[in-house]
Amino acid sequence: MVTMSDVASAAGVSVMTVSNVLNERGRVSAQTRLRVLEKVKETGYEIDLTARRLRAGRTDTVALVVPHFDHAYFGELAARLAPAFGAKGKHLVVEQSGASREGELAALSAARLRMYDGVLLSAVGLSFEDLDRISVRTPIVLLGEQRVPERFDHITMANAEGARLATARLLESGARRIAIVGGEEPSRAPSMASQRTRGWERAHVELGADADRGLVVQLRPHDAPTARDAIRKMLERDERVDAVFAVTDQVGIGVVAGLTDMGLRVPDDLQVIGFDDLALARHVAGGLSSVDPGSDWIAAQAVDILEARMAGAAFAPRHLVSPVRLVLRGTTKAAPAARR
Amino acid sequence: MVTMSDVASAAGVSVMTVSNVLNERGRVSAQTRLRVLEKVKETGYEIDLTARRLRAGRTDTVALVVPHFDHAYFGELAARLAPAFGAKGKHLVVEQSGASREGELAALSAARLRMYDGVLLSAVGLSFEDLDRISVRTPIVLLGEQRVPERFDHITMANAEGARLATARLLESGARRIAIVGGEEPSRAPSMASQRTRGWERAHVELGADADRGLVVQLRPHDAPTARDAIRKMLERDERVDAVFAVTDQVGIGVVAGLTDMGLRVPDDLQVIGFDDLALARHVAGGLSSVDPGSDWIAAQAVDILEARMAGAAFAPRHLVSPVRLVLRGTTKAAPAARR
DNA sequence: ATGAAAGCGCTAACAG
DNA sequence: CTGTTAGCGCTTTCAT
Repeated sequence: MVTMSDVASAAGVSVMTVSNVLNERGRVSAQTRLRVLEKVKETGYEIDLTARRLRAGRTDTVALVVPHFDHAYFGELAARLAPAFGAKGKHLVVEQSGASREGELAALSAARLRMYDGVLLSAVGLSFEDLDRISVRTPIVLLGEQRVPERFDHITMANAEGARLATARLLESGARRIAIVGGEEPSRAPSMASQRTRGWERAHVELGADADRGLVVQLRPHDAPTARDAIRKMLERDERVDAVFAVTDQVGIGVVAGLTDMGLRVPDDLQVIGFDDLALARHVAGGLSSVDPGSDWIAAQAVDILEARMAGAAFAPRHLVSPVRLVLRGTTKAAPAARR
Repeated sequence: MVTMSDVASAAGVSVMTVSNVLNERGRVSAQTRLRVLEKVKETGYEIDLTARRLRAGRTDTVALVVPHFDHAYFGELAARLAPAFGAKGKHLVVEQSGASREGELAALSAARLRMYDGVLLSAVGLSFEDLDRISVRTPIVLLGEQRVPERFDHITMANAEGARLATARLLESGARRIAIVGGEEPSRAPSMASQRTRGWERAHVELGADADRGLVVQLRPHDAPTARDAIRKMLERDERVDAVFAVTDQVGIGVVAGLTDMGLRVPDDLQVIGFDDLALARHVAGGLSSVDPGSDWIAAQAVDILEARMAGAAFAPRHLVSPVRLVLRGTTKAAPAARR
């Protein structure tokens, strides 16, 4: 392997000069610079990032830690983040925590963290107390719905608001019994599911409708096959359900499949709205109506904050909530004339 | 920050003893071991992986380099790989190359490679010559369809065979004009698209049908929106098309959406088969028929090979082709009685 | 403008 | 069983 000192001797200079040339830290004559660069090319030298990291404490790499590699939402988020970090000279890598407390703690261990200049963590398994116990100097931006200690930067979606928007739309379009598939008792610790259930409930209250707890269909895991199965059981129990708010698009896709299995038509027999506005949503089920959680905004903010922290900026921890927006497609009916 | 020597002095031993305890390299009395571990816990010490890497040349981390973070196929592959590597004490991270030659070269630069004990690279932009120029000692397993130098371990899918299977099935079920959406002139350098087009062609030849080149619909990029648009244009040009082989499930989903846009029914008016057998395939479009590319097998082989290489095993480079299998669902018609 | 010395935190190799 | 020495490849600091 060719090291810096190989290049140095080839160029007849000291390693320091090579280092200075490569890091563009001025103080090098144009002539020397050229000679060094030439030798770099000649020898095929490439810097050892590990060594630099050890000495300079910098890796120019940031990590995004997601619950599962195969969650489309995070794939899309990562795809948005990568070029944004790239533009700032940072390299993005994605890790998987397995959605477990242990996995997330491991990702946040000092050992792992030290490999990165900054970390974006989508925490789902960690409690407030777990997070509070963490003390590292690697900048971390937390993503997700749970309650986090004040001192962390944190970006979340307007979960309840998105769910409220979707549910209100269904009620306004005439739906009376709206199942929430993937919902959860709102009393529990804040989670994606519980917050969206809260929004579902709130819409009912605001519009003077009855939010029947019997319409909350819990899901474990939150995936399409489980949802497909669950909606069938729900309808066998209560055939008056006339709309579904699915807590994610994945779930929504499963719901539509389940309804189709039963010979039901969407949106004529039942309307469906999902959440996440995945790229695929517009191409399935005649266009899955969904809540756009503002992923572009989230990615932009995350990069901004992390960049600033990595540059050493000191500012009060940011706690941001992304703007959400309802995107209506084929799985919902046209609004009734009386709507406005 | 607490280092190994902090722990050492706290425990009244040398750093070497601490190192030995942590690496379980025997030769430490149970008593000392306990004292050291106690101090480790007390101080909250965590090893600096960078330093270990620099000295020991090992990171216990492997990278999977994919074209794009938001390709569902790779998300699913990564999800399969992560636990398999985890079981062997390796940690998986995913990087994105941007599907470009430059991006892939950067991923394969010695600098990057040295951060990992091994690399799985899904190469799509690199030429044979590019690959041939690469010389590093980090074990690499190449994934994908292009031609690679003999000396690399390489796993590919039976692309042509999968396409042949799918196309033959369509022909047997009565289809006469089968468009291949996302196809490509088979004369070009081997690529996913060209190999699958070859299989499409072969099926026609074998069954005495005419593979009309006018039915090859090129796509750039290979995504659902593009496919949705392309199939519409194709049908406006040639309304006799009665089936579609989509080179990927993503494309297949776009095709189904496009057909639905035109008021056509699947599979009654046109049948559709995709490729990849994504987890979502069974839940969309009444069940998207697809070619299962043997991802489980691919993941298992990839882990095996890379593990062995990382352990220093010397064996002839492996060149493997995964077994494929047709999975028929709702977007294809039942086979005609006369089939066998 | 350039270089020498020191050391980041760890572990291989050996000595005791 | 434990410790000493040396050094991985780089950058910080300070001297020239």
